[in-house]
Amino acid sequence: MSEVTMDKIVSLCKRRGFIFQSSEIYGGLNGSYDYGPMGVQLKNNIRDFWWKEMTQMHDDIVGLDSSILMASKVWEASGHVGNFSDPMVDCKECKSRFRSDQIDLEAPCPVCGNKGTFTEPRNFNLMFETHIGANSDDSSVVYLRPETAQGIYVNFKNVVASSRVKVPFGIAQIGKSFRNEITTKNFIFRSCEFEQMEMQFFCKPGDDEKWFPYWREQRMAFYEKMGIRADHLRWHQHGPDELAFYAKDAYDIQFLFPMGWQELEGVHSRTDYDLSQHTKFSGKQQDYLDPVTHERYIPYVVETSAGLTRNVLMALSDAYDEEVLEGGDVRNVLHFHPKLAPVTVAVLPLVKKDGIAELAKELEETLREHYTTFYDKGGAIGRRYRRMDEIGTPYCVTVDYDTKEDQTVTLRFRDSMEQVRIPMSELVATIDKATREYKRK
RNA sequence: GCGAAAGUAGCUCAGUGGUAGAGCUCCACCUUGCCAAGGUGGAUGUCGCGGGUUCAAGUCCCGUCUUUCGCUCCA
Repeated sequence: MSEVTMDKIVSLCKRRGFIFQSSEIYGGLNGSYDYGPMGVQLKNNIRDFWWKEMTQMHDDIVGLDSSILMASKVWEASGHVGNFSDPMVDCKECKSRFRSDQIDLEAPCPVCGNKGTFTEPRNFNLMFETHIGANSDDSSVVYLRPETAQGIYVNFKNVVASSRVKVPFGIAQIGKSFRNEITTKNFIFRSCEFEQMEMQFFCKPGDDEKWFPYWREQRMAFYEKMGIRADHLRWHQHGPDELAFYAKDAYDIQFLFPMGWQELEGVHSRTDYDLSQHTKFSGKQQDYLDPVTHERYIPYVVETSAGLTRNVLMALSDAYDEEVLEGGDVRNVLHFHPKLAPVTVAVLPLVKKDGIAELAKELEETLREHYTTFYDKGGAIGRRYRRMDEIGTPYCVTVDYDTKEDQTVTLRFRDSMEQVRIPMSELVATIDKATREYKRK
């Protein structure tokens, strides 16, 4: 396999309708991207897979969808207003920028050596700010949420009161977050607007020692179920200097992206920091009364926080392949797990004449009920297979003259390019079985 | 935010002051009985955007936006 570069992925994403630069006809907007027909389907498939794994497959996790705009006090309580608003100074001489709390303002500039060239410290808020109401006075300032987690914490009491859940339990949420990043780079890896898939697991203080490793294991298993190659995944434990102020312990799942190992998901032990902060700032006790033991405590939290948009980039990077076939042909193929592929089944008439195309179209329409399908009658059959390979379609069904006689079709597999002849009536069962047993080569 | 390079058709790129180009892709028809690039015909551009110099700008100058690489940043 040849080297997978970000350029190749960006190019394929644009060519095949996965991801476009935002506002492209106006010259683009830095750090913003649009998901095209293939991209949105891939993203939704990953999202749905995560949601099913977390909520449907865990009876101790419930869902939530909180609003993007929240009371500004939430961000004071969470520490985002303080920590995201780092005062910065610029060197007027060499234009370098520093955090004012990390530099001696009386000393010479460490970059150019000039003295007395710093500007006054200025605030750079990493949260996007907007206003509610027509007049933009200070009292109406609101922020676009920089993480989805706080929406979960502030609803902790609501969920406990309304859902008959008992600690330990988790709340899962998928949604957009916004960060006014100084630098955006590496395609969709770091963007100003991104989607998170978060689960906050509430447990009794002390029990976090048990749940923290449990969720680490669960989360890594998730990526294996997604068909991601194990040697492209690894753990990174935060050292003492890397730990956030609220964290007791933190591990990241890293993926080997084209630009190197980078964080994909964080599994963090957050203690009772967040609920305590909200107790303090709201004046309302964010505690839990155990209905059996009558103990009252503020639960500890184990958080799993994954980037959905990073998952999309991972899925593309992991799947991308340029395969050299016998004879020197190069086949571009995306080896998505079948349950993530934007198109699951393509139906192709071998030829257009003699009613073959119509028969194929009919079959495609019956398959729609089960899968996302695609019908393509244009060009040579081999070319159509290659087009499907390039968007990662795992199964192609070809209709030919024999189909008219005996109701059999050819089922072609993306990864092996092997074909089997089966009755049309067994298509769904055969495809479902292949999906269940799918293993990434 | 700093420094450097780049931006021409959907993609990859050629075009160094004088009529906007190629290959691939795409569309139609033909061919094709299972793995791309066979035939015929066709479509596609305010040369990123704005200003300037010039008789004339894709080409030179300035600004701006975007992308890439390196810094910086990354709760």
